[in-house]
Amino acid sequence: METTDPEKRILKAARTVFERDGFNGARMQHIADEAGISKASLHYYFRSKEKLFDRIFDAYMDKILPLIGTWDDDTDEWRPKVRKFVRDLMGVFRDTSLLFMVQELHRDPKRLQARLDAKRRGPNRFIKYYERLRKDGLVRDTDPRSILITLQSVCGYPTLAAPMLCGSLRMKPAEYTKFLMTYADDAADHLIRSMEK
Amino acid sequence: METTDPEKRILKAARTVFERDGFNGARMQHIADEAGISKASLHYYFRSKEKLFDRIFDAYMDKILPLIGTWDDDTDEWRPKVRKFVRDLMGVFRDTSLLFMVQELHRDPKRLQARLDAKRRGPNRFIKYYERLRKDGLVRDTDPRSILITLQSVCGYPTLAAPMLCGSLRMKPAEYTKFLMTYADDAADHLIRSMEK
DNA sequence: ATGTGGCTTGACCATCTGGTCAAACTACAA
DNA sequence: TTGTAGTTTGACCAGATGGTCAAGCCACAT
Repeated sequence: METTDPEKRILKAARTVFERDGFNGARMQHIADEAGISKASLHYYFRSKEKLFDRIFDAYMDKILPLIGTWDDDTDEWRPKVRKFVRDLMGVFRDTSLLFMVQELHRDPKRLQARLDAKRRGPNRFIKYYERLRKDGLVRDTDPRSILITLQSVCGYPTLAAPMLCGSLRMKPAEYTKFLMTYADDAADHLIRSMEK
Repeated sequence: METTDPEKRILKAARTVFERDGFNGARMQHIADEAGISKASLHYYFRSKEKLFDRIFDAYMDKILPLIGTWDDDTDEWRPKVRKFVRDLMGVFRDTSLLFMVQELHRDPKRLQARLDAKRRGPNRFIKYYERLRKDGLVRDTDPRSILITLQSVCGYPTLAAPMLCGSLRMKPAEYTKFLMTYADDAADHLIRSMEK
């Protein structure tokens, strides 16, 4: 089922290696091996490790950014929206390692700012959405910033700190991954409880 | 105010550099510079980068492990216990970067298992505690494993993903760090809400 | 057959990095 | 003063790593 297009094969291989080893731990030779080509060919397609990394990073952002649109879509009540957001966000984190993103943002926070400054202006969309709900008396009168942090925390941390949580719960990784399905529903309930009056 | 004891100076320098750059990104030369000694001297005290890292790792675990004792101490009602746990855990994460721990556990999950197998047997203490509360009819009848994950998530993620959350909240890092005080109280409230009947 | 342009690669390079070592320095005992 | 044990370091090494390049390969047009 492998693509013959070398560029796509390289990008897939790079994602695998970068997510597993992080930018500093990743080796161009390993990416080349994974893609089944020579290191020289790899440099023929992507001039440097940095450029290749940028491509992976950007693809990741393109997966996440559409999710913030959830809060602009007015066709649903807020509870299903929360459930959908949690499900979608955890889905992205299941497919793509959040760790390498957090690592890289720690290494160079400017990388994120460059993208945010271009795309997002004004207050965060969830904050705006929550304040609208609050004005309408639909949710509890509390600081939406704390809700936002909690929202991202309960979705992101479980995959980020999987090895630690496997330890705490005495689960094998496969068992843990399966349990996260159940957890996602519980987490959404938890958030809804935090927001309800 | 610097210690003259070289070993302590080295450990402090190593913590600074490892937390900032991660194991793969950290350079022995940088640690030596930070400690104000030569690289050769650094190797005189700690034979290898691995050994030095192990010392930092172990010191970190020694800070965290005592916290699980919270759930064995029966002098309080459960609500204050939760508040105390959140405050203490976030305090540790404020002083010591959680990121390098998560990174390293991802690189080599066996490192954690070695410590857990020795120290912890049987079910997690929080799980046991929650089940006792549930039997006594004091808390909601829900899966304690999800509560455990949520508990650790809302404490750990805010510092782990600080750059991302600074972006979402349009805050400067200093402002964000300050806000985490307020957040800690809110997070404890949310947890209590999700445990209450 | 011959040329052409894109693709591939083994060999190579400069640099970096963890780690070693012999020589030098220091404090203190004999 | 001399010896000794612990400490410090500049110089050095071997291996790894990102990146380059000239030469070769291959499909296809002429």
